[in-house]
Amino acid sequence: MTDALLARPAPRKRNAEATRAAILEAAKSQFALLGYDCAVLRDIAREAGVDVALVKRYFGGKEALFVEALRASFVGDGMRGWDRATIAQELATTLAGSPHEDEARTHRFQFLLRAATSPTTAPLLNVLVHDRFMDPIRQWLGGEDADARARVFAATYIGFLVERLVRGEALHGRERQVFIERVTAVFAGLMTDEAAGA
Amino acid sequence: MTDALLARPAPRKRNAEATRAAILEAAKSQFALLGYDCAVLRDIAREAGVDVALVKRYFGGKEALFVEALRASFVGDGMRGWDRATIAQELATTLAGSPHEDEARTHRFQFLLRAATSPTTAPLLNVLVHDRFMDPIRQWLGGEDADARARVFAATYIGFLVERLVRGEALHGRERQVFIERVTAVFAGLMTDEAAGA
DNA sequence: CCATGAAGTCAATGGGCGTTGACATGCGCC
DNA sequence: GGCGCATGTCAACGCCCATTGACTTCATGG
Repeated sequence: MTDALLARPAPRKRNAEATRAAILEAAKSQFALLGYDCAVLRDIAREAGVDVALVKRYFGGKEALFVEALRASFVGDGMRGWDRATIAQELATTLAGSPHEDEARTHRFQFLLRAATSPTTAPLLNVLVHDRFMDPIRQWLGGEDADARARVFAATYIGFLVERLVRGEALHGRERQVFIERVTAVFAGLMTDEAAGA
Repeated sequence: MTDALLARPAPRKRNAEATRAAILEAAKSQFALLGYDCAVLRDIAREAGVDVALVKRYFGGKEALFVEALRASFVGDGMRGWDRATIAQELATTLAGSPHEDEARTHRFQFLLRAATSPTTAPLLNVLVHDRFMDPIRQWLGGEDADARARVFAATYIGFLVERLVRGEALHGRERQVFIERVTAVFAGLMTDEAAGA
């Protein structure tokens, strides 16, 4: 028989840093996709091309890994480049699409959403939500009563994320168009600090 | 020794209907609180005062029980009595409060939310979301492009529910006031079928 | 009063998953 | 070159949970 049958599946280079990073990356992905409870260490390890035991060596356990992945998912590249003039429509267009496009930007927020709605992980979030989510939004919005407006803005955004998650696919035709118009209007309205004409 | 020690914990009356109902009630409660993945049949059974095996007898399994609990959680008492003139502010005021007030109404939505954000159960939702949630909103909204507007309305509403859930407590003072103003404005804007001035 | 079946109980099974510790192996330092 | 630590691999263990089937007990109709 050929030694192909005997060959191990690539003996993996010895590189602690790279391994650790690979695990973390896979964890971010799986946790965002499945949430804490449904994500499985074995799958995370496989996605990272690593043995499960290494998760313990490098992170200590599932929960510790989750916390680290959570923190790492909220590096503050947040809304730095958001342009006031166009962002409302950009967001609206993105939200009209399918959850499978735009993985990069959505990923972090989906992570947050999953974490927030699982009873296991929700307690871990309160601090982080403020520091990495609410606060940036608040600062970006600026103006009067930024706290309250940030709450409304964030809530609205989360709502649209959930809607898109449930919808599962992109909108089309006139429905898409109207959806985008309306969502744009909502965001735009929340960006100004003038009291809305209720 | 007294025979209190020998007494079984109330031999349970034989009543199929009542048992079934008790299980269903406990299921609704647990699933809403914990979500599908974290809820445990043993706990549901205990809360219902019933043996686990009966869950299988009456419902077939965990997933089937979940589906039934889901359907039962969406009795259509929905937005029947909503008054166009005041509902926006009513909703906003409720949403500014704590999730612990208004348990009755919140419960169903929490169930929906948990179900929507768990990858296990999300697929089961699409139909139901349309029939019991989107459709009523769509009909209630009426007017042009009701589909798209219903999506936006529903998404927004869900977003505020999540925000309130994460927040955990009522808002106070000026923040509360501004929050209510803004949310009212958002809802009011979504109720009209004139294209918003974006 | 007994046979029959429904309602309820109990113990066991099997699979999945996080965790663990023992073992192998490559890398750098003396 | 060879020792020793760091890195990686492997094979369990133990727990939790849904599911299952066999057993017990109650109620009803003949």
